[in-house]
Amino acid sequence: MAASRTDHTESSATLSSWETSTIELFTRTVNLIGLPRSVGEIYGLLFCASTPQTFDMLSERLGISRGSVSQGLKFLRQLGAVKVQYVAGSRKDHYVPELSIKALVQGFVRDQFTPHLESGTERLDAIEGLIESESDPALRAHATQRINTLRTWQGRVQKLMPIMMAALGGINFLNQSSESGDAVI
Amino acid sequence: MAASRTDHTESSATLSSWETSTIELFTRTVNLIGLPRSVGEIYGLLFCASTPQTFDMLSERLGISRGSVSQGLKFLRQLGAVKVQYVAGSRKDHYVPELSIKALVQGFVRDQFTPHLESGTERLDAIEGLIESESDPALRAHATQRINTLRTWQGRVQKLMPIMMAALGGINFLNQSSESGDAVI
DNA sequence: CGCTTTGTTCAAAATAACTTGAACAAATGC
DNA sequence: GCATTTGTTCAAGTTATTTTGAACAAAGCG
Repeated sequence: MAASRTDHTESSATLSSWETSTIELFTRTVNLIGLPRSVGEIYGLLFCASTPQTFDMLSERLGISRGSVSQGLKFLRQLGAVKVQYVAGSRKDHYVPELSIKALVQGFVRDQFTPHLESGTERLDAIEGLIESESDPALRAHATQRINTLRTWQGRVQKLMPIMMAALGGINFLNQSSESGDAVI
Repeated sequence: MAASRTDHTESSATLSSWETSTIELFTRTVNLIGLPRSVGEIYGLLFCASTPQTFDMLSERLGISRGSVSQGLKFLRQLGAVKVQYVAGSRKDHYVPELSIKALVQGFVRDQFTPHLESGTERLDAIEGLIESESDPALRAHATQRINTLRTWQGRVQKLMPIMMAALGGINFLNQSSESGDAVI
């Protein structure tokens, strides 16, 4: 059970100091965008790890419950932020991080923003209907004006998304990489 | 006290149906980006109103405490999302909404994101220092690689900001407007 | 099959965030 | 100056979110 192989550190129960600090950087960042701490911890640990990590490793090394790991991984998989890597000779799932920031942002936007943007269209139509029942013509005109402003905003934001993606990924036909780091876009 | 002037609706104590729905749209949106409901309500009401609103009107019409209004307005002013409009013959401050989405996003990014991006640089330097104490050369190389990835990400996001602003505002020299709605960029 | 390993679900507990309201400060008018 | 109006602050209460852990499924192995 304990002390498998040569026990060459990492993937054992402890976190090195740079891992701890990096994980904290991730928890801060995900908190900034409204995600729970545990999601940042899980992604952060996978990001630091040099080998795929199992469910148990995540729970033990981070010191968080199996429930949190399950929910966090579910969310991250859904986003496309972690992938399952099947490892020979092991029944357990092994997880690796997605390292392309473009993919990460894209997944986040797709899951967390786009649905709201789309439902917004219907909501604006509904509001426009409500404006009819305003009796004062001047106020009705004002209200219509405001709803048009909202439509303009919505259009702007929608046009923004592809531009953001393009800027994040470089031109990125066929995923040829460039730049430093792990050479991942 | 009650029934001043002709009481021509609006700015009295009640909210019309389109205002209620629009305010709800704002509360959902601000919640999405991690801001408290009350901030959405306040901005939403100002957005709907056809005249500048006072502190008291906000508290009364929205049915929220004076404390919330004070804190919410403080936040929105800081962001540049609301402006104080001095009204002749009144000691009270009157508030009007900023209608330029570019200004709104810019304020939000400036206050909520840029500080974190900047502190990130220092944090990455600190982590790079911690990596030195890793004894295994292979793991040290891996860690360095990962921090480089983070630096790349940070650079990408920083380059993104001006692009976003340009896309939101059109080219926008001298603030000439175009498009529909209240013709505000 | 029955047993073990692996992972999920969900209600309750713990934590974090927001709102309230009363006490406080600042500014105006008399 | 003093009373009134206007707005802020902050500790305590409320609400919302996150985490936990035990009960539950699912799948592989013998």
